[in-house]
Amino acid sequence: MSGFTRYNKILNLFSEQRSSWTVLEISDELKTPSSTIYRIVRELVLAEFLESAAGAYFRLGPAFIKFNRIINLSDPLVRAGQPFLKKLANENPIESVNVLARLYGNKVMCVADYKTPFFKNNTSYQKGKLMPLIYGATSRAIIMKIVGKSLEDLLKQETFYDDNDKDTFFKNLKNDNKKGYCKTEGQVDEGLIGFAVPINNKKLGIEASLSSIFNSIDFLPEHEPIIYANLTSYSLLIERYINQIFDDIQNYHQISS
Amino acid sequence: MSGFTRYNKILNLFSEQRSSWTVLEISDELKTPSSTIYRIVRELVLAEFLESAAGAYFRLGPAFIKFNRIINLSDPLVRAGQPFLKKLANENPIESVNVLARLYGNKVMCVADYKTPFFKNNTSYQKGKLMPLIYGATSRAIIMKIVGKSLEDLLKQETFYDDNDKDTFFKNLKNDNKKGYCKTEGQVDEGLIGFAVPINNKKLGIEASLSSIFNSIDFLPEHEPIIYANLTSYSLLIERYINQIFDDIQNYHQISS
DNA sequence: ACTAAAATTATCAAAATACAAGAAAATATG
DNA sequence: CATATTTTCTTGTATTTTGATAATTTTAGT
Repeated sequence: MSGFTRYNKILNLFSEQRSSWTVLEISDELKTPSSTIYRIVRELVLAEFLESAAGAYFRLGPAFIKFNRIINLSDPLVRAGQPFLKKLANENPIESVNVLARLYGNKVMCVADYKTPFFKNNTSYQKGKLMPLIYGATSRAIIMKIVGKSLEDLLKQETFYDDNDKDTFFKNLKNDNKKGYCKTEGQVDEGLIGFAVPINNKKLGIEASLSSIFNSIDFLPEHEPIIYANLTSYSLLIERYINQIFDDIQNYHQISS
Repeated sequence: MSGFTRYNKILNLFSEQRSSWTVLEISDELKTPSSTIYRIVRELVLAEFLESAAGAYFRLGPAFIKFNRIINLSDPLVRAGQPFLKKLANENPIESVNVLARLYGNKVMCVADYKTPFFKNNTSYQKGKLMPLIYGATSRAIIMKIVGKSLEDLLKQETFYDDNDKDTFFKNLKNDNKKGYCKTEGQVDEGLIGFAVPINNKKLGIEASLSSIFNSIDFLPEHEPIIYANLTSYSLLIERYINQIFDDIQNYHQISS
């Protein structure tokens, strides 16, 4: 264990399921002497990446809240997309959850969302939660724009039931790409139906998607063209807005240097 | 520069004002050779604490969004307080912003907030933003429960105009502590008036406050007892709920070990 | 308040790794 | 395609990290 890894391994132990650890537990888990862990944890506490809780436990520290805010204010995708999510929601014919998601390693992560006030169910897509790469419209709309070796690398870790399953997956992906949007039902959450379109910006290295998720019960076939039209027009707006934000940042750097 | 400092110094360059940096800029700023910065940045990118943007720039990475979510789901203060903010807001006699804040080093940070739909102004208190320690009811309600050497250490970095200013500050603090709540007007934001009560849990090391912020124009003296009663009763509820959450976590650790 | 247990910090020599500086490679730009 | 820029690689040396143990501090139970 060396470099940043030694800190990252400890931080990554803290999860939704297990949000507090003692030094001894960390030491056991990472098979590293406790004297070493004490030292590293102390450093992380000093930097507010961890903080001590009751009973010798430690939990994630407020530094993450601070940096998360900076991202919300500055990430071009979040900045460009966030303001449109509510508008998109209001133009959808039925109650919806609207999500802006992006690649995160070989997972997909929601970075902004807006749920209409009376939407019944909970979706798995929540800001910051990692979602499967190959299931759900939200994820598929992202990867359908990735091709060649990049796609291969990305899917390397994924397991398909069999070759047939894999073939179907690629055929669907190609098909969706031709249509320009993606629709899946119940792949991630039972009883929900999702529509998604890709959002890309090669210059900024953005590989993302915009999606609307509905309760299957509410959904009627005649809604589909409206949903698709909304998603498409907003994704174009967002892509254009991303460029504008990028130009702003460029100008800022030129002026200040 | 050694240990976590070497990573933290780089991460802390990324701010609301300046959210993207090139390796060369970092190298200049920290007076460290670029080959070293390249190595460190590469490590941070690998861990998703940074990510590369267009034109050799880097920005904060999605790891912060992920960890921020885990905090929202697991931090006892956030978990205990979040659900009550909207209720508190609805029971206030006028439009309000309601804030849960805590100590963060020698600053104060908002960790959860709820603004009523028609509140006009923007407050400086936003989730994740660092606020001054000695101005504003939100901050003062936190420090008024801290005494002795802890308080001294905390205030070491603060500068007062003169000794008189300092004396007044301590006298007010003592006074507020006796009353049980804190009220300030225009100390942080012009035209806003804030009320705050402390939230503490010694066992969990929680030093926080609950506050309601109003537009000065809306506020009438007869509102004050209602506001105070609401804040007090909700702070007690939250303190009790924190203990319950703590017990839940305790039980979880006992069962799983 | 006292005591035992637990948690945390300090010490230090050996081992591992980060460093600086320039060269080389990869990538972007016009 | 040529050039400029960005990024990675290489190497001996200096610095940092490590981990076993000891010392200290904190916590919890009587």
